Amino acid sequence: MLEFAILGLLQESPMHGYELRKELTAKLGAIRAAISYGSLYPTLRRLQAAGWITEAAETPATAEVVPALTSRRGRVVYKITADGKERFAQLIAQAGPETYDDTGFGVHFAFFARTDQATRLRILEGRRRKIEERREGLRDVLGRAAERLDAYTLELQRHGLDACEREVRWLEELIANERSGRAPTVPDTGTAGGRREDNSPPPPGETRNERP
Amino acid sequence: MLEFAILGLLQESPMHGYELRKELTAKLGAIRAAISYGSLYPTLRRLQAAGWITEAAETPATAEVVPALTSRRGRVVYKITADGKERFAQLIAQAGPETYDDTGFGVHFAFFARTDQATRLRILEGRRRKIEERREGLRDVLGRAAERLDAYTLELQRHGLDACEREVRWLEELIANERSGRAPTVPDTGTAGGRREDNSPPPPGETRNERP
DNA sequence: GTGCGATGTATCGGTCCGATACATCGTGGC
DNA sequence: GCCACGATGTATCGGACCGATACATCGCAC
Repeated sequence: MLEFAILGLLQESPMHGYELRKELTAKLGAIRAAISYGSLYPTLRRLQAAGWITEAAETPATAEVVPALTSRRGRVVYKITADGKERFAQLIAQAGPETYDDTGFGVHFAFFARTDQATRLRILEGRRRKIEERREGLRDVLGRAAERLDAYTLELQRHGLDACEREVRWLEELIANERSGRAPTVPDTGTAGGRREDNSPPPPGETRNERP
Repeated sequence: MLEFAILGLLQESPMHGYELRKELTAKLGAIRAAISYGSLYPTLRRLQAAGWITEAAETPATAEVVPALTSRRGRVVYKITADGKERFAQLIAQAGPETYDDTGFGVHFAFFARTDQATRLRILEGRRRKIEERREGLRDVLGRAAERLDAYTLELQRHGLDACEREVRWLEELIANERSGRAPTVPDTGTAGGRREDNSPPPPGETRNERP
């Protein structure tokens, strides 16, 4: 999961660890608190060993021209490689059952802008299926096994059931919208240079305040 | 977390691993899919090493009287010890910040029937605090950083924000109810024997269909 | 001038998951 | 009669991720 998220983020722009964590937290804030350095750094090393990312010199030209002024030391900037992009595409294409659990789905959804419509649809439907199953499980417990459980446990199940029903409706909406044709796939920034000084208006359509 | 859940469940009745997993899944179905044997068995061994649970012979008397009839073999039944109960009480009393994340809160909430009112209140308020913080974070992103993110990521944040607001309201209700005095604490079954043939009506008040 | 919060990199122990292996029991179809 | 299959049941292994911790620098406020 982390691997996927890192490759996805680095496709937008090269970053160092700290920055990566902040962006990750912003992008995934809805689904997980904040990823730990205890996972981040080892994963970065793993990705580097696999050749999917490389250490990029910290803007070496400018660093020599203006050495003292922005003399940040010790920062290690990572950028994605061609193999890394391939790997990312492959991870999207695979998108199996593990993609339907809470975290897996959230992370994949966060990168839907880089995912083709067919895969988006597949993931959304897989997720819906999974949530429907969870919903049925909760209904069963609330129906058949209710008298075996205490009031608090039941209340927890009710709240969970409510969340399931809500998410299914949300997914239905997204699926319907997806089928009706809207498809704001991002072309591709970064890798070649850029370094996020550019704030090119984040791609095309966007449709703010109109649920995608 | 697993440690806590196991000690809590074994307080209701002795169980073997498989049963434990099923009960755990039923009780925690709203918050986590199903716990893995890869965590369950090692944890059981850890708890046993610490002296908080013991292997109980599979109803040894009955097994010798009616040997062939219910000749289940290889089943290892665990029961909680006095130290284990103490440990459980201690884990409830500690109930620190780690109790306020999604899983931690869910598990503790599932055992609220065995938790004193003061601690229940403390946990509910801690959880509310945490969710409020997450909510503010999401509002910030949706407000200030919105134009940096694509439509899908924004939709994810909106959905997350909605879930936060909903949970805060839910917690408010629970807190108000808690303060107003309802307190269905479970007295204590199991440990002494019983083996779940008894279906003593699950404690007192219950108040079904009336949110606790 | 100095202390403190943000920035920044990194490791270690521990919890938990997913895949896998393997054995038994009861039941329904052939 | 038998046998396949799904439920019951115990168990391990590698890997992902977290939380605590350590340590160093930067910029600003007091």
